[in-house]
Amino acid sequence: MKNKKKELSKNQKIVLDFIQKTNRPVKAYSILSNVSKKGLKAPPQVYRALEKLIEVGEIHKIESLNSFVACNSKCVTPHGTIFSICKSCDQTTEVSNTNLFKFLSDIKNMDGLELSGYNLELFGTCKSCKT
Amino acid sequence: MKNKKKELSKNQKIVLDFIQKTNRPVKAYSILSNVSKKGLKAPPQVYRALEKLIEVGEIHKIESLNSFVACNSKCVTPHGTIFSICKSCDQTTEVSNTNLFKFLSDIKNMDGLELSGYNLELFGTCKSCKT
DNA sequence: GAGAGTAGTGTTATAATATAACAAAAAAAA
DNA sequence: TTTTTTTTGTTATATTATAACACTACTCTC
Repeated sequence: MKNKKKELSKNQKIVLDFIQKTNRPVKAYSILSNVSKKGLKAPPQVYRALEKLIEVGEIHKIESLNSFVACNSKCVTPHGTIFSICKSCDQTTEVSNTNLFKFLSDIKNMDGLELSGYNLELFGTCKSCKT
Repeated sequence: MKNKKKELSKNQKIVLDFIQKTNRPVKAYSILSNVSKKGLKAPPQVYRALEKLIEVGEIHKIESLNSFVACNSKCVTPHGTIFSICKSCDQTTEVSNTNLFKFLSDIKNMDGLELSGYNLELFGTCKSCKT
């Protein structure tokens, strides 16, 4: 019974809960203002929770949007993420592309770099925004 | 004679010149302080130059580092970039992997997204930092 | 070459994103 | 229980980026 899954702390749960409910990339200060009624009053409280949640793989950061999304659990490893991002509405989907994952994982020592993780952000226009 | 290549402006040249000489990811405010002797005194001057340089494909932004690097010209298209980034020293290399490029380009309408660009950032440890 | 349009500049102020540092409380481990 | 680690609360500040406005310089067309 190797139950490695540690309980999240109060603040971590509050932040994760909000991110999961939102189901979109959310910014740190947006999280802050939305959970302020739950007692989180200052940026460090949010950023610390975010840091932990990323560490345990519950959320990912979308670098190009300075935003955070819940992991959709199709995520093979927290160290390799693929997102498709609509440039028009910012709707973001975590992509699970096994071929792509394998492809990237097979690239060992790319240019002398010992690969330990990657982040791929795909930009385009989503279905809703095309019509 | 369709010489589409527009001349860069004074500030754009100054900023590009510095980025090219540096040969590493550089941050906007680092650029600012380094080119202040050339007359650029305020952030908007740098950010405007950066924006233009990205637009014409002379530089790229490394999102995970909030930094900018010169395009190494192996870059197939400014809308698809691949970087390998050393987590230890931030040394960054623009990767030209034709297979990978083809692989990604072949992904059409991924999850209903009409793909128009992508950015892949590979993290790891570089040769120098491993030893 | 005058006038209109576009792109670039300089400047001040401020918005948005993120972290440092410190003291105290709570939880886990010894 | 004592110790250690993690989490919390808090204030202040660092870092990254843009808004807004007035002015200049360069194209393009007539």
